[in-house]
Amino acid sequence: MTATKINDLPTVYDAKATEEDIYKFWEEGGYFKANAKSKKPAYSIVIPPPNVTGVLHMGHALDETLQDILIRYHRMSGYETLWVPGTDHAGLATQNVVEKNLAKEGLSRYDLGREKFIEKTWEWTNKHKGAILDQCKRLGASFDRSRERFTFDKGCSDAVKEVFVRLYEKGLIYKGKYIVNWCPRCNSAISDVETEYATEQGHMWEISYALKGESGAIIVATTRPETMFGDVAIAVHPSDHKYSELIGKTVIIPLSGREIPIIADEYVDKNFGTGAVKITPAHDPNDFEVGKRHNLKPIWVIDTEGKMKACGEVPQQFHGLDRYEAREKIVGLLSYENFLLRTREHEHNVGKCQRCGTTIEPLLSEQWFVKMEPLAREAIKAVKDGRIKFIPDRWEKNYLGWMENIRDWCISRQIWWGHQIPAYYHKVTGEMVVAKENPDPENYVQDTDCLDTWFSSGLWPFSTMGWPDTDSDDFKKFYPTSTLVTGFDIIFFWVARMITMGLEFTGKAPFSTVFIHGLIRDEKGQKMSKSKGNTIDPVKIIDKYGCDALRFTMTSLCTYGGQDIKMSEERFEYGRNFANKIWNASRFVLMNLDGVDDKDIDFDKLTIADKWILDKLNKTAKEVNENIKDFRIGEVAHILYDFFWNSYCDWYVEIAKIQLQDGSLKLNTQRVLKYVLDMALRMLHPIMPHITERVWQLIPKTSGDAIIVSDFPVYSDTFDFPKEAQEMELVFETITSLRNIRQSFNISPAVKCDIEIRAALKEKVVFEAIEAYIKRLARVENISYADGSAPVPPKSASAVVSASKIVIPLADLIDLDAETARQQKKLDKLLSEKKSLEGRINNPKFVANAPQELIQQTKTRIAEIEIQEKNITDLIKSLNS
RNA sequence: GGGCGUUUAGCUCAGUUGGUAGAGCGCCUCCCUUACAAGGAGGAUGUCGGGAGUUCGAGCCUCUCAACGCCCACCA
Repeated sequence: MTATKINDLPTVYDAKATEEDIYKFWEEGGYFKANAKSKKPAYSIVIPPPNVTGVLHMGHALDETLQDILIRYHRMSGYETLWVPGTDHAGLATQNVVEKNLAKEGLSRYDLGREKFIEKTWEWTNKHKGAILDQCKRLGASFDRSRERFTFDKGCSDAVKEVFVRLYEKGLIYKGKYIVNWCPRCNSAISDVETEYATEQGHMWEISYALKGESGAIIVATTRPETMFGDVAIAVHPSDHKYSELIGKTVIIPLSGREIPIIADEYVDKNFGTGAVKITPAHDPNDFEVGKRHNLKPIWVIDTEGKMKACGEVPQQFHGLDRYEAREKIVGLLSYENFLLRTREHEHNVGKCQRCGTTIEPLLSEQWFVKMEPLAREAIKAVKDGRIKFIPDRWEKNYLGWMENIRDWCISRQIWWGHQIPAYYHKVTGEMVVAKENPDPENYVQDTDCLDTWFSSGLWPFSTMGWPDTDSDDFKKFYPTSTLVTGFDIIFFWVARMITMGLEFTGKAPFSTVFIHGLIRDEKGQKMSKSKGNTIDPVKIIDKYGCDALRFTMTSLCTYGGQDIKMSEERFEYGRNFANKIWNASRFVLMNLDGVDDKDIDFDKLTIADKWILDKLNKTAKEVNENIKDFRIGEVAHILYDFFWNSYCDWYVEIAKIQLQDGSLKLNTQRVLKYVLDMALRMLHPIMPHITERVWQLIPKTSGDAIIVSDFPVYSDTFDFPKEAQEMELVFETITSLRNIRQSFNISPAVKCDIEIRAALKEKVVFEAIEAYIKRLARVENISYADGSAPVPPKSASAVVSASKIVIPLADLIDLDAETARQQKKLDKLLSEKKSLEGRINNPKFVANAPQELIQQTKTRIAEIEIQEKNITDLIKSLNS
């Protein structure tokens, strides 16, 4: 970094002018590169690969920031860290984008043909692949770009084929005809988790099916009359007395004339609708099951585009009509011909395609599935036995609930962009071979379907590490990964699949912790989406407020419970103001470091204020480490904000101004100022990387070449000064009281006044020790003391002001009795806790049965209490002496 | 139908084993005190959703009611 004159630094932190240079400095310095041969313990994260079609949004910004914080923290804490970046080929999403572009030229993918289309899509992909990761650089992401991966690159493709073939050979992948969720717009099957349900106001039509050969009819309630031509039976409940005589009889489908039986099946709810259900196995999952039980052959009446089929069962006038248009016409005709008995308003849930919102058509078709139950067993165990931990743990229940009721995963998609299914069919015999490569391209053709995008992302933690080559350096060093950071919205899509696949193919859980954070919402709590126009562009925020401001604000809003975050632009002022505070406090310290050396702090020369700030810093380091390890990242932000602003800036720096003027204290004060700044910056670095690096480079005589690889501060008992820390709190209380009194008497801050403290003379000594601080920080010229035997008036208004002299009863400055009482109470509480802990530890039953860890904890706590006990006792003594 | 979450200061929200309620913003008063007005000093503000219980003591634990939100299931 270039040397900079401290006095030339701007008084307002200029994020824009800083961040790019700093990022370049890290990148060129190779600080992000992981070394697989390192002897240090490994800490690794794989990025949830954003879609190549994606544009960076607030959700990414949060997710990437949290990962970067963990990576940077561990990098500074002695780990060999690897953060793998990459993108997802996003099958359908990408295909849709490219198709849209083609449509502008008046072309469809069918005009190009499969091969050309894929070529085009690769072209598009290669052009856009880096974009979103480049945007992540603006976030300060310290990922190892040399290891960037793509879910459709050679390595991932090889892994996909390997996994598919192995699962097939194990009987865990099968092909079959089942009802799937079909999106008529995407023209593809989608999986259960890709189907979202929305409540819609619809109708329930009651239709009369006439009995064959006798008078009478059975009345059936349906929401989907257009499927009636696919009916293969009418079902009633076996114990339904209304219909018991009709079971086994035949009815005639209105408008079509086809004959179908009345059957009995437990599936029917006697109390819903009319108690009689039409059975359409080709277009309803429940009906499909009923049909199977009764050996009824399904009849397709709606095609893959959602149009009525031109088949014998469907009356000609409906052929080719869209399903909704057909519904309307059929209802009209039923009504006209008196088959329609009743129409009711009916609210029901309708499945929608997660990607395009089109209403799903349940369709019987031939698809590939993964048999999940055997895979889920281990995935459940891994979470139950603690190999994988969810943070917050309530997501564990959510995950287990889903896993325990797992259904087979439909993995085939009728699209072109994606991993083509490695199954090959003999051109003549149709014989199928599942293999990594085509056994004989002359005679075999590959299955035309592609795999669900999540199939390849499910392998991400190990496909990025070189698997199936389990001997690769990265795999050996960095797999399994450490933490997975993501939003709860993709637990089923992605997290669950990674866990099952990871366990099945590597025998290990792909990560030990799943850190789930909330979703970013707009200020009204609504989901951000482009169509609603309520998005906030993180890049714009970075331009305006700075990356560190964005990161700090977001981080501070993360709660341990992982609540969703309501976001509005003004909130980033919080982080920006803090960055500015860091900048200016640093500037002040740097400007006052002339003549400082690289020696350690001289403990013999520490003032009470020095000891207080060092004690506070030390405690802060302890809390920060604990909270990061517990994933209480928001708490870390708050602790650091409070320490830096309220302790370091508001009190210590102000006190240092006094000490710097004292020749005998100057050098050591400089050392303390420098040391505390240095350590504070290090602790802030994971959250606010740029500004901390920038300032750190300006600190004279620091060892090490960059804060990014400096050691993260840890607690050390050599910096414990509990007595001084307590006493200093009295100083603050005194000064605050004085300021309060001054203001209540309208004494201008410009006026320095004298004060006379009336108190018992024995307390004089307490104040004499801190006179310098009081004089400066409460703007006092002289302090004198008078005996407290003078009448003690009531609080606050009791100070007497005359000729800029304030006479104040001590009780107004600081209530020593109350302080004593407070400390006594604290002490009592500690003692009672100690008593109960000792009772526990002295109980032989407890010692025999409790886990070793708990016993150790109890002992440690008792020791802790004893130390505090001593401190408080000392303090009470000094208060009363 | 099942599960989860939320309800605390005007607003947005923290509050880790129960021990005298906190932050940021906003508001009021004063201040350009030579790091910072994106700042400094001082101040006001809450029967912690309602009710009941356990406890010496409950924002926190138990029960119950209410409102809002989310997830899963999917009765045609």
